[in-house]
Amino acid sequence: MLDETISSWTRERPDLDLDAMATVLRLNALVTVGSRLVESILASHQISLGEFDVLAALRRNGSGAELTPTTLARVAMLSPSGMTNRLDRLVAAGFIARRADPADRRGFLISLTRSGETVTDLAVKDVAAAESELFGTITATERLRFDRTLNKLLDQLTAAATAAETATT
Amino acid sequence: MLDETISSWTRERPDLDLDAMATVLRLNALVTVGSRLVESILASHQISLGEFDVLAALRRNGSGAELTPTTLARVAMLSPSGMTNRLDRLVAAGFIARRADPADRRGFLISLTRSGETVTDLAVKDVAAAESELFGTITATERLRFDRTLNKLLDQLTAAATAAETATT
DNA sequence: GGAATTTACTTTGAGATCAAACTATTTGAT
DNA sequence: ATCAAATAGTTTGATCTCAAAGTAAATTCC
Repeated sequence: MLDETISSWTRERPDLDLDAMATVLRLNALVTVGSRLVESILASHQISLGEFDVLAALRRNGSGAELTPTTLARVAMLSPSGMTNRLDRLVAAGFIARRADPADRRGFLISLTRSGETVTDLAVKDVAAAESELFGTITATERLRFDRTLNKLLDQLTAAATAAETATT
Repeated sequence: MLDETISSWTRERPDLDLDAMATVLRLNALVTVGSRLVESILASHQISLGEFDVLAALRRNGSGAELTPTTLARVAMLSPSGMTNRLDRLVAAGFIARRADPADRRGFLISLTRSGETVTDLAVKDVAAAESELFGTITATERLRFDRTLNKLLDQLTAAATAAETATT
């Protein structure tokens, strides 16, 4: 279906350079389908992808780590208000605890509860296994090259995004 | 920030194979940031990314092409109800026309209006240019290799998704 | 040390999406 | 021919998200 999309564009707009667009279409499709797979894995642990993002950010900072909502929002690339909602849900589910920051009365500190840590550990194991399997067919060298290109594109894009940001401000 | 995420996971869960997860994190970040850039380009034409998906699907099928809402939903990877909404918005904006299918009284046929075609042509030109620039720093060979890996992963993932689908059904 | 600014987070209001239920029509089976 | 099943699209209700406004506390600047 992707190939058909690309050949249609080439037919209709032969004046444009569409090679990059073809790659971007593939990237988008891969991430969309991949996210659905991860979501289905997480659903078996009764959590959503967004909730997992938060739990994972807490978990990988070490057992007992405490992070502020602001930090979590930045890491999850989510708006502050969106984070408030996610945290509310995770508190209701019993996976995280919110306590007042003793050093700053405006702020809060978020940490995993025991059951939050358990569910995160189980979920991350399943997700990592599924992703490893996905990459099982390509060689280590190929994956390394792929990563390197990915990094270049990310750098380039971050520079472009920063420039756009500055122009607006 | 990505590197920090990956090294944290490696520290916390040395028992897991996390190479694939690192690559997936990069993929997600790239697509998220890239989508934002494309959205900002489309915003200058007063359309959203989702709306552009629909306009583009119509445009690349040739001037005057007519597609059904069901086909468009499949191409845009959107639910039928979501497509109903998008089409409503695009009709209101004057970019598409909805007419009864003469051959099937349940259905409709969607086509671009003159102004819809114009805005699509302008937008796709800008988007393609921005994407070409993004890939400007990598060589043709590198892009080709990147595409090939992307295709492998897509095939693998489609197979996995189909398997999961079948298991549920 | 007091006003202005910034920072932290939440609340509110609006937009987009999905799953499920619903209406209308077509297709298929007997 | 008729009835059952499948298909096309919409409506409804719930969820998630964001931007903007709001509240409260900390910081900066004179």
